[in-house]
Amino acid sequence: MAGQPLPGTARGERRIMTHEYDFHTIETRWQKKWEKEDLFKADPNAEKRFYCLTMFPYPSGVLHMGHVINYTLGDIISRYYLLQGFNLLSPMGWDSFGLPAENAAIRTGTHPQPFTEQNIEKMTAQMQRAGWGYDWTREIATSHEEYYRWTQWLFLQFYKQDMAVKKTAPVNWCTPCGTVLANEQVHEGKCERCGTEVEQKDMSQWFFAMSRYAQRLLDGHEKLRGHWPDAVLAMQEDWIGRSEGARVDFHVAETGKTISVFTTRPDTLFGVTFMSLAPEHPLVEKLVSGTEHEQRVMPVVKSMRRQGTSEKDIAEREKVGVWTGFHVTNPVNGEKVPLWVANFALMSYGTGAVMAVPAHDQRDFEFARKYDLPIKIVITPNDCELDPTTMTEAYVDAGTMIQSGPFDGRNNREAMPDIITWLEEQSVGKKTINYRLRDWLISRQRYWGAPIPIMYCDACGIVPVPEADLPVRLPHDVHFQEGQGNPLATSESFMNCTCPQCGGKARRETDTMDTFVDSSWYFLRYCDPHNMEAPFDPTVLQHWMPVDQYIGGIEHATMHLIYARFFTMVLHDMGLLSFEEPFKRLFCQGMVCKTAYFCHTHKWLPESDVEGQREGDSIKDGTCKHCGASVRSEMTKISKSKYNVVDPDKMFDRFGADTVRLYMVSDAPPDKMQVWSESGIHGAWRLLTRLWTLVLQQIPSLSTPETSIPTELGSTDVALRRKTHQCVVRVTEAIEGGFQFNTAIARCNELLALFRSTADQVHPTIRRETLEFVIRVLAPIVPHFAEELWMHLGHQKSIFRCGWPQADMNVAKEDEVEMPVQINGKIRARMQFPTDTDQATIQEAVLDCPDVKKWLQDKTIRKIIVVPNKLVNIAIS
RNA sequence: GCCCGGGUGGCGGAAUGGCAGACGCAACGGACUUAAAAUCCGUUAUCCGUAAGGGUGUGCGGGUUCGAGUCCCGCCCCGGGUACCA
Repeated sequence: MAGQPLPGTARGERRIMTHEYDFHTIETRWQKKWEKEDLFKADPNAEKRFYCLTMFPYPSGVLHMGHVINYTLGDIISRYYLLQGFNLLSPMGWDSFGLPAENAAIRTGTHPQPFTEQNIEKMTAQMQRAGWGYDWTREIATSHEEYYRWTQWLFLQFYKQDMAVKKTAPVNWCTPCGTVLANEQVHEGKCERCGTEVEQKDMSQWFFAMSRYAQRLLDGHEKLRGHWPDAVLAMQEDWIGRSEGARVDFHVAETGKTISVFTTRPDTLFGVTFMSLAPEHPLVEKLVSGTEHEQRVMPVVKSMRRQGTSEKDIAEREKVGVWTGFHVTNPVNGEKVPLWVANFALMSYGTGAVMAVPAHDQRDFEFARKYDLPIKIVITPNDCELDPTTMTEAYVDAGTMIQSGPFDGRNNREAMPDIITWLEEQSVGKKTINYRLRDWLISRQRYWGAPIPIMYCDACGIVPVPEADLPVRLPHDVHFQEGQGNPLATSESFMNCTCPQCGGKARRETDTMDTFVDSSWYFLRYCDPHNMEAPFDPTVLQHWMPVDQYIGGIEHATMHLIYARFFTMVLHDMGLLSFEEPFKRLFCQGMVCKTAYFCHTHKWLPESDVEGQREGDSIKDGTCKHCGASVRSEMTKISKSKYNVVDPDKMFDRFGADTVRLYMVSDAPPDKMQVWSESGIHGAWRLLTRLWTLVLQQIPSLSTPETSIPTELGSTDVALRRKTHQCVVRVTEAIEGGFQFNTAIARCNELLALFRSTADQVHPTIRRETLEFVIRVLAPIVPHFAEELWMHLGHQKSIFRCGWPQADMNVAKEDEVEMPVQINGKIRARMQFPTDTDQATIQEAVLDCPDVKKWLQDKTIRKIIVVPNKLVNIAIS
């Protein structure tokens, strides 16, 4: 059987067959045909609908392998439901605001708009050639006026509901650049662009009051459980971070000022030996300024405030503190304890103040030992005595309360509710549920985002832009230069405006919105993308929403997926939506990773700049091409910034879209992390070319289409049919269940192997059935290939209009099973039994088998375990 | 640090608590070819053994069970997220 050379190999151009697998012609032809037939055009009136959504990309200009896996999975699901007779909504669009375009603008002086449009154009072409089917009439881009006008409108609705509020929050500030830095732009406390030490600066900014929805978001998990990955729900639960405890009011001993703390351990209140405030706590400066302590305290506090704002930074840096010179009075026992400022106290969590109980909290214990602060034991274990001078770690388990006033002698866990009641009776505290989830800071001091539609009038204060005046357009008379801060502030035409309330002079808000706001409602706009009167028509949404299947990367587990859920809930509460959860089912693909290289001097390097011995898909112990220093290699998510991207275009050129699509799902389960390697693609190519050749060779000797299968069949016929129907069952399960395409394809390979070895003894109707079933189950994965062969097999209609093949479970059933016989867990024999033979019959036959008897001589049988259709285990002594 | 994943042959991986390594890649041997590529057939966890056969083996250390890659406890390593990358 003549096959085809691997494309791109030495003489790959040689033409061997008349009907060669010319993927280029085939793929172009079918893509045109699908477009002409409107295969992916969503019908808003049809009954049985399916909304398949994949996360829209940021238009970087080039698709990367993460997109390829994401959109291939989406396309497989889309086409599968199309085959199942559903009316499909499969849209695509662009998350086109964001930092990279702005950075490019600052670097090159070009405006982000044309830059973004060009990128969209390039990526659209790449998507089309991949064969992904979308309803392009619904395409949206978040940076287009027609879209961001409604993002602004939605902001105004939030504002009206008091869900958009202004608060002060610290940002990473770089003085020379005159700009706010993202956490990822800060490396080791320094600005990645100019190397200057980054400062924390307080800024007045806009927030969405998301913390009010903490409990609702948590409650929503009940609906999602079973349909979303458990890992995502677990991460969101931790992110929301509900904890039950009490608010307790302390007072500054010297001034009487109240400082409240939140604690989950009110049972340890009698053991408080000091209190800590967050460095950003407004009280710190108020207390010490003008006192003898100011000189000593403020420099330390300022240095704390200079440190990074990211949670990772805070958690990992050394815990340090300084005494303010003041004390607080413990309301439960009147004790005066010192008030400190500590860098582990977070302004954004609880009240920004924490009580410290070193005896019963590990972090407090370490801090107390470091600064020689007292340790007071108030819970004692029942089996030993604790000694504050010698103990080496905090005692955090349950025990009996001591030195705790009215609670002495009680078990601390059991006493907890009574302690809280007692605090409430004394009016010094209150039962409280605290959440880690913070309000959503949406202000960005950047140009390339949706302007926040707010004005500031000297007379009227904060004034929302009237809805009729939307959109607030991004101006073009701006300067993109380093050291300019937000380019929006350089536009005179933008900044100066008239107050709609008093007609006086006003200034515009120059902050734009976080791009997560844009992506929190895009799935709604897809349903009604051309609506000029509203962001969407609720009756149209009624038809399509919620999304039936959402597919995207696991890296969005918390942020995007929580923001989108929150947004949907708020819109629901405003009466704009009838549902609270936007995504019924979620699938998260693993990240595509590849080795990246880092040189201390030259930062991230492309592989071509690394010299050294190639080992598999990476370079071991390489050196930098520019300076010869040894480079650090890291297996990490592919990203442009780390120069470890793979360009899918080259692969489409060489192998065609179908081979690439097949390869993407044929080797590994898509929810696991994937290490990028091209070495396996040969297998996908071979499956297609071999199947191609096989089908074309078989066609002349097959029955005509629709010929019924004879009732009398030989054993080879039966065996092939059985395998064929099993294959359909497996592929169906793979798609409906866990996206396990790799095992589905393995079953196709097995089926084809059996076909090859037995075809010449098999009836022409069975051969046709097998080949047609294989092509039809592979169609969602390799659509162009399947269409072409389907046509060759004598069918006129598109394969995607012919439905999903139906497996006959009676045909698929095995009638005999081989069962291993174990003796003490080791396999000593194998026996054949008809399927579903009962235990007694199996046991009798096994004990009668000579291979088994051999091992049982002179031994006592302790137990016989018979698992029908599986195995037999005999325990002997 | 915290939360979530993962660790199985040379490689990607398969396995409702029930035969570890399906399927594929790579490698090796053979067929075809003047030759190479492609294609086809076969071998391929590892150790002992000529063989028949037997032992060991799913990151490490314990445990539960007739039976553990799978469940439980304690570690190690790798990846993701950690609120201004998207």
